[in-house]
Amino acid sequence: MLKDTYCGDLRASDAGRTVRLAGWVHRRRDHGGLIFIDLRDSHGIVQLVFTPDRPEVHAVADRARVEWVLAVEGEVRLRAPNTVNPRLPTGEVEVVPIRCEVLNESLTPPFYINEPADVDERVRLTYRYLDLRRPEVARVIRLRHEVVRFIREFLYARGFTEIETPTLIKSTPEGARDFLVPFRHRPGYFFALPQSPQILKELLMVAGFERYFQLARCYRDEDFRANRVAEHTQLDLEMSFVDESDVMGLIEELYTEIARRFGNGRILQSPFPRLDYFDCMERYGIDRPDLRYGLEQVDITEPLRGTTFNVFASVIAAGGVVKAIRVPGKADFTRRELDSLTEIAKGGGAKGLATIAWLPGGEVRSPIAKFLTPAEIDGIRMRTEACEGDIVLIVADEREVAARSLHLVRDELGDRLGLKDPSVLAFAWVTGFPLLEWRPEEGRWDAMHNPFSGFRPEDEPLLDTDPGRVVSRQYDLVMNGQELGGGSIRINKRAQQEKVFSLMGYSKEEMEARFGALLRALEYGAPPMGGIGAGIDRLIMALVGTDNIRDVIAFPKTSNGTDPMLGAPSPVDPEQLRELGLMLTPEAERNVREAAEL
RNA sequence: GGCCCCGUGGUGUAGUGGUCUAACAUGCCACCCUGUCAAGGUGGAGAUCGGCGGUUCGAAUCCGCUCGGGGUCGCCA
Repeated sequence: MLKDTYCGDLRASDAGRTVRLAGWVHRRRDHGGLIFIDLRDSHGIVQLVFTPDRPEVHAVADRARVEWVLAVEGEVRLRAPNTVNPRLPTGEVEVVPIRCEVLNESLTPPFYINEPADVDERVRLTYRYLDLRRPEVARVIRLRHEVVRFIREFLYARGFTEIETPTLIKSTPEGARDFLVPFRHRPGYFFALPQSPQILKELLMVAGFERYFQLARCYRDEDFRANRVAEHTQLDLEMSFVDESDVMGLIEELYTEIARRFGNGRILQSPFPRLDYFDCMERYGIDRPDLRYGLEQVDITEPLRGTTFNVFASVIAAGGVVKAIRVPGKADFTRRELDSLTEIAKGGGAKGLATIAWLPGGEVRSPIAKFLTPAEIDGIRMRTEACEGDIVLIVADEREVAARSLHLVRDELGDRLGLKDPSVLAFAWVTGFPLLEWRPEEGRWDAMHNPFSGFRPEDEPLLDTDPGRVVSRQYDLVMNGQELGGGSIRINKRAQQEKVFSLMGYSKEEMEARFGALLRALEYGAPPMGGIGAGIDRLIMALVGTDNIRDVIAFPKTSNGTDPMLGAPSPVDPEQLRELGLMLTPEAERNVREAAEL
């Protein structure tokens, strides 16, 4: 080893020791004779002091520049009391080198490593290895390591077996688009990268492992978002002989402990509240509500039944609903503020946003008041429990549109009114989802979550008579408006699984071609089983309080799915294509040619 | 695929029709400087304003197209 001590570890108690350090020049302060160099390594920063009385050592410090790599041997000494730096953990000491060697020089970095600066993300990603040198960036990656390590130890201690599953599997056309990998030995055949190890983990239960987990890389070839990338990591686990409460209880214990150890916030409610899907949609208009604040949706259809106000009357007559959010103390929203909220509501499909404000003193201010009777207005006030000084925001539409629009309004109000307290972790479970949803354009049912989710036993007859009313044994873990994970108790009988597939429009032949392995396995004593897949990236995001998923990934891709550092993806050699039995379309050819010319 | 925002020395920004021969901060280079820790001081180099085309007597600035980045809707069982 070129070093025997980490820079960041030195403390007053090390005074007098002779240490060998190695690291990067973080900063250099040249006073002419006296030169200070802050030397940084993976543990932190310590100050080196160079004086002219060792000319050959001083000369090295004189040449050295930011990000050069130095090896140093020297004595740790206490700083004079007036030169202690309380902002550094090592600030009570400094190292006086008796030897200093340049291990490598460095170009001037393209951006600051020694201070937090808001640098263009593309530049950061192109030089990600430099970006990761910045302590605040590296901190997140290290935290991720600690969390993952804790998860592993937590599950090992509870008898889980960690098992890897293949990343080259079979493509299935459901759900997200697959990433495909051509198979050279049989041109025309493709592997797919897994969207999750779902089927494989069920097969591990059939195999008798009883408790499995894996930190699984999952791939989806869809468009990206601030919290969504092509490849993400999932805590994937599955247990045999369990019901919902076993899985939820285990995950709740795990996440509570993670939040306690690694989070910088407090858990709002423990045990995590469990919301029924329909109730949740009714109150929040979304199946992943942010429970850090109220502003719940209230159905005010009833007091308006029989109204002569045509906007509401026609919606009610068509079977729609009128829903409202009461915003306490915001009767003074300006016209401009209300206009922008209206635009947000329209983004959810609403035709507009009606408002009624009760001013201090009792006066009602509302563009629609003249179309409503005093009794109707009073009915709205009672339903929403509005008081003087409050405003009520109203959407009338089909149930889904009204719910979605008011969800968007509520979300915006949460931001605008500063209700999203970053120090609060509002976990919740959402359960009671419908098993299936109707796809009118395709004339078939589709699984709301995944086609392997089980359903309440008492609902089995409904599969024949009224499939839309079958309630699944799915559970979603949500926190602060984000979905952190989801799982279910699975179907473990072939006949039930086939029934669900047939409702989804599959023939026996298609079932066999796509899911033959699973169906067959279910006939060989598949145990009752259930599990969960929980997004690790989003968990870390929540713990560090970022809304950018790239912050928690060491080498992330840009939002268009490319890697500017490696230059991936890239065209490949024509010979490689030939081997794989692939040909480019003319458009693809042109694409490659044009890129080559740039 | 649609929509919104952004693109000016290495980095971050200012400049929204002529006063821009492009400003500021920081970084970089040189010199001075022995207690700093975002060290300080003096001087210097560095951008034809993402690209192409158009409008105009005149474009960083206006228009069109395009490339790149960020966000979002669709999509994401």
